[in-house]
Amino acid sequence: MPELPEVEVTRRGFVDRIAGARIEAVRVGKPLRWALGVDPQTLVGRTVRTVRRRGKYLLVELDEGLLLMHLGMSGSLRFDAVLPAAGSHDHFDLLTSQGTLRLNDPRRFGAVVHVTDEGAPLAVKLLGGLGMEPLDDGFDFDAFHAGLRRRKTAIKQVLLAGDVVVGVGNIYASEALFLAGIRPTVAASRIGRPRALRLHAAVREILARAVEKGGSTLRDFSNIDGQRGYFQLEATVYGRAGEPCRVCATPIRQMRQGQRSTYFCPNCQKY
DNA sequence: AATCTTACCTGTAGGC
DNA sequence: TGCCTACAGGTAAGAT
Repeated sequence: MPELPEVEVTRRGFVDRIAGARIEAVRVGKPLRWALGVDPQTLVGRTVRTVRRRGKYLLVELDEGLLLMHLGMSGSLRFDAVLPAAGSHDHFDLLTSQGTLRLNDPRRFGAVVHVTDEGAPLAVKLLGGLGMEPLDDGFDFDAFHAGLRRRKTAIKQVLLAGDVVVGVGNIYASEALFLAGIRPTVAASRIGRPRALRLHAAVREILARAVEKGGSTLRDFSNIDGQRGYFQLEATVYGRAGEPCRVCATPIRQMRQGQRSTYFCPNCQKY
């Protein structure tokens, strides 16, 4: 569910409030995608230094070790001085001197994993293959274009794969391709420099705009304070099958690519 | 190596 | 408090 903007907005919502906090207790609920990897008790007494983001992962840096958190398809985080009693989908609570960080995740595709450092085998397995950060200065165009060139798969699926550029999920992949005027089915390797330049800029713009707006139109996403219906950005094509294109009024088309829905305008995205 | 498919799990919407 | 199917923001693991 959460793509890069939702994860980043979540991070910004609690990083300053949790920094410096001492972990007082840990509560785990049902199993998530992976086990925590340590006895929860061993986290007690640790201090939270800061929270960083890599792709769709949040890295909660402790004075010793770090927690990798992923929200999967349906996860959301809350942070508050006091939270209500844990519900059936609350699967991880980090109780600290400054408040409780809670992961709610109905589908449990998310995860909280402890590693000693980013070089640990599990951290490398999860983070090692990730592509460039689209909102960083390091999002180099030539590296981006070179990444596309070596993939014969449809461009939509290359964006989703996350090994060239991270953070673009199913919604923003359709949105970015619309903004760049590129047909989602085009082989990535066949995208020339002019179109690659447009796509590079479109990915940045779509994600940056969503972060500014506080995320996308996710129907059941809650922000760090537990409020729903918080995200404002209107989708241009995603979820709008049959509705008129906002640019040319041609009906938006929906298709399946690798078991995922793709939306595009057949007139604005001809190639 | 690249690519495609499967699997994980729960909730919801729509058709019957 | 109906039942069945399809689909939903992600991504690792297995198969080809």
